[in-house]
Amino acid sequence: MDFGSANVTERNQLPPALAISTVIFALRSDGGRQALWMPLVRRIREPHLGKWALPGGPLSGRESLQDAAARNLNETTGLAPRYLEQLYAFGGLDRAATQRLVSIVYWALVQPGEADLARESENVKWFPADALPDLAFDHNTIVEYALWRLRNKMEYGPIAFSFLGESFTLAQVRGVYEAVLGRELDPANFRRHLRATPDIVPTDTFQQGGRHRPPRLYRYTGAASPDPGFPRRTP
Amino acid sequence: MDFGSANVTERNQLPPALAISTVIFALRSDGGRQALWMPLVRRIREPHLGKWALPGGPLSGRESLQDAAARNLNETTGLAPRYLEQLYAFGGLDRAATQRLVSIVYWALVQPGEADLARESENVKWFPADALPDLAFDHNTIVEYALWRLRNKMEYGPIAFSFLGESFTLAQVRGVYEAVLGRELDPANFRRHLRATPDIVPTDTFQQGGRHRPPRLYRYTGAASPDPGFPRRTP
DNA sequence: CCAAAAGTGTTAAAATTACACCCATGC
DNA sequence: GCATGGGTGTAATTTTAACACTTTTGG
Repeated sequence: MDFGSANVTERNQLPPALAISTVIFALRSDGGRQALWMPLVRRIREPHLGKWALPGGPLSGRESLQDAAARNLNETTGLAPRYLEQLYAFGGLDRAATQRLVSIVYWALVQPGEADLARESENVKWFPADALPDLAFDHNTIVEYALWRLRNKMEYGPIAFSFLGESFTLAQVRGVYEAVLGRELDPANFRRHLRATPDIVPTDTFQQGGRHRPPRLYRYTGAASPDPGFPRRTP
Repeated sequence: MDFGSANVTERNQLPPALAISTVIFALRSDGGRQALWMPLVRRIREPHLGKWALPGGPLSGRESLQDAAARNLNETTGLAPRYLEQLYAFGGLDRAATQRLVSIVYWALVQPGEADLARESENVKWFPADALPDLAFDHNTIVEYALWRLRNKMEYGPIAFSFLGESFTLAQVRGVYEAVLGRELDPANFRRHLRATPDIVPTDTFQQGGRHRPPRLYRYTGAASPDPGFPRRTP
């Protein structure tokens, strides 16, 4: 179907189109300091042809919302998300010029593994989250909101571990917080905080190869639960 | 259109239907103690004919999501919501037997004014939130989630005032907290907490007619903002 | 030895909690 | 007066924050 030529009257009578998009965050060490990066895809059709946009697509009839988001994310980054949660349903009347469009947006945290950042192409590219270009549709607004949620949730939820691998040093965790929140944290107090969390358990191994005293490695044993895992059954 | 006879194959090829529903909360003094109540509507067609359900309906092409929720709420309770925020988009595959259904659910707080609770009918009835009947679809799960969000947000957001009128006593605010959180709070400490909030300003008037010392009335001057009002532009 | 991060100790300030007590009103 | 909720005072406890200091490694 091509709605491109629908006039306003016709458009108002069409049922709203339903799409799933995902805001994907990863941490990348940007020469010493860590920073948030996200992959975007280039639009290959009108509207907004050529602009960068959030990965997404129409909702197929055979997938749950979350499954659709996860598949989309995998197709874009080649990664399985460590964390995936619904962000918001955007449904303003003027989001797309040609058709009434409702987008259910998810946000995801992935760990920067080996092949991931390499999987760039003409139409998939990673950008620093604080210096995005002018995106298609209302995607700049959506990313802002996702950033707000990420920072917010970082302050109380066990989210930082989703950026990291199986084992990690406490300083790495602190690095995640500092990168996301954009401010420095006292190493001593931060350490005590983490040590008081039952879900963070010390291992017997230490990270070797650093140029200073080898830090102990830890593991996170809790669930990477979105919310208190709440919308349990149906969504 | 009637999808009632669609078989599974046909169903999977239909585009998902999109509906808006709203979880509406009000506080009702239940003989001394206050308690949460919510209005439900009786289903007048299959599926789930006769069961109670959240008020809602299909998304028309000419309304924003929030407008649709507000209209729906008004049609049900006759009230304008003091607080209205998106709750979640539910899109599990098996939510409705006949058709793939995606519901964008809002939650609302209304103040129990004059005509509201009177507006009951054969098909609209108020229930105590902690003793709901078996609802249609997955609506029991949705209400549970809404209750969780309400209690959660009550602990940090300025939400309680949306249950109350223009001016109120500090004890009334405490009553809201106690009813929603389900536990008693120290009057002295609670009072100090509120007094330290700049948005709560004392008035010159006192509530008369009580059988004890007349308490001072206060006013809330802040915005009843969902989140930090964030999804600003588009949704 | 020196630099630098890992890790421990200590103390002041601030927020939370518990509870004793006085005040003002209707009956 | 007296019962009752409005309103104030205060001290113990816990949490947060700031920063000095010791330990262990690589060079």
